[in-house]
Amino acid sequence: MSLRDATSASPATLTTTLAGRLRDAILRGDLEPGSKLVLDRIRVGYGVSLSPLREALCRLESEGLVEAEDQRGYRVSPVSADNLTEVIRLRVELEGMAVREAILHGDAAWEGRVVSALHQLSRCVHGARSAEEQEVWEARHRAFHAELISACRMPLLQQFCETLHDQSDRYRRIFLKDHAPDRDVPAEHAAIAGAMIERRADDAAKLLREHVERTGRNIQAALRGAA
Amino acid sequence: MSLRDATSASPATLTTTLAGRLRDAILRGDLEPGSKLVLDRIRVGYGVSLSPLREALCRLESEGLVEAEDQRGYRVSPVSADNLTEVIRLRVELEGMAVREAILHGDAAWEGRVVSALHQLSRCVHGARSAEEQEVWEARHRAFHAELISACRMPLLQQFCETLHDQSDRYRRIFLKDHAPDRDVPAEHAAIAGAMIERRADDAAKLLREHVERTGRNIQAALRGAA
DNA sequence: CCGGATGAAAATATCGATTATTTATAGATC
DNA sequence: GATCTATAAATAATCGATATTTTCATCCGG
Repeated sequence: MSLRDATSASPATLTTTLAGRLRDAILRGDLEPGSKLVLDRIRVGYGVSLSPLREALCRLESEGLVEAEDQRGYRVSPVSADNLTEVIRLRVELEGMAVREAILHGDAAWEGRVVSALHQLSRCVHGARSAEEQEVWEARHRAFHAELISACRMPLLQQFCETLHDQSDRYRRIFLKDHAPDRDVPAEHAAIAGAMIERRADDAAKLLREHVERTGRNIQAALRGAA
Repeated sequence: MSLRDATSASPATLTTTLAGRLRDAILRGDLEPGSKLVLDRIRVGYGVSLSPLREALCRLESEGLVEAEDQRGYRVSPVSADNLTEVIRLRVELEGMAVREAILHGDAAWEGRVVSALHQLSRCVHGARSAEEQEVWEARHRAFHAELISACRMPLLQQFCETLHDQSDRYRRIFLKDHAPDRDVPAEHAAIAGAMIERRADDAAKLLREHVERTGRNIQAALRGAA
């Protein structure tokens, strides 16, 4: 059971809705890494009470997007080159494993979902003009990567991958905010999807690894530039 | 930053204390897997209010020990053969990676901590007579395994490993409750520690893998017997 | 002029009560 | 006799207020 899925599956309790809004704000970079989250300010800002706010932050903490310290409140998780390196490293390793399992267990229905997700992703532009278009691309991009490993039959692994993917998305959106993509990302996605559907496990893992690591290197470069 | 460490590091907020007590109860098997956690009953049982209780459960949720569903409350995470298989599989993979990194980065101080943890573990008996002795062994056993990978310089990986280790401990304590250990576990621990300190990465990974998988198979057998 | 103690202000942690939702039960209808 | 519906009890979610802790500026002493 994914934490994010709960947003749509259940009747949406206030806590769940709020967690989603805050997560988006952090992933989008609206809330600066390392900045203190003053509960009372957020409370009035979002028009809720403290209880659901605390619970929402607690969920975000388990996703590694905020950090809490007893008696000292919450802050947005800081960013660092070391942390990014670890995130990329773990993504490569874990998504690699998940991809191989998905290839092993995926059926025709799964293939269809992958093709569909790829198609929907290809229908929106990456370097989008409006912020809204960007959000659509982000959502479909995330959905595509999730679909690739959806057949792996390892729910825990899927959750780890989702968490790591969110982390790396945050870095990309903060540090590659106005960089034009330097490579043919849609082609990379198509190549990965193709390899998976054709059951070429080694190729798929290799392509995904390169895809993730290339993005990682670009972010590292921008991060060094910012510091 | 580990979730468990916060227990000792900070002035111990009510939430943190409560989370620890509940975690122990679940790991110990006192709270049956799949059973519903009626908030109001726990509230009076532990003599706290709802807010800290909710927050404590939220932390346990991120460790995979309890599950929450909107508007339907919390329940202790159920157990299943499939879930155990995944936990063991991921432990082997992730702890294997962590062990190799620790061997790469560990210094003399780390070696000392490993030796010390092994020694302390060896000073208590596994098939302990009293429940209290058993708790001591559990704590030192967990500390030993944590120390092995403490030098890996990958905090996220460490946290994943800790979570998985807790999960697998729960299975072991529930299903191997009164099984006498069928093998020389202390010798296995000593062998792993030795290989790590002598920087034999492949040996260490292999020994740890066999250690984890053996336990896994024993639990699987007991689990099948219970069903 | 600097360092540590002190007190006021801000922020967090906790509580008790209220509101909304779900689940179980009993009754009515087909 | 089975299924659907309405009601009531149980339970979770939310709120507003209070108690506790931390932080920061200030003052005093060295």
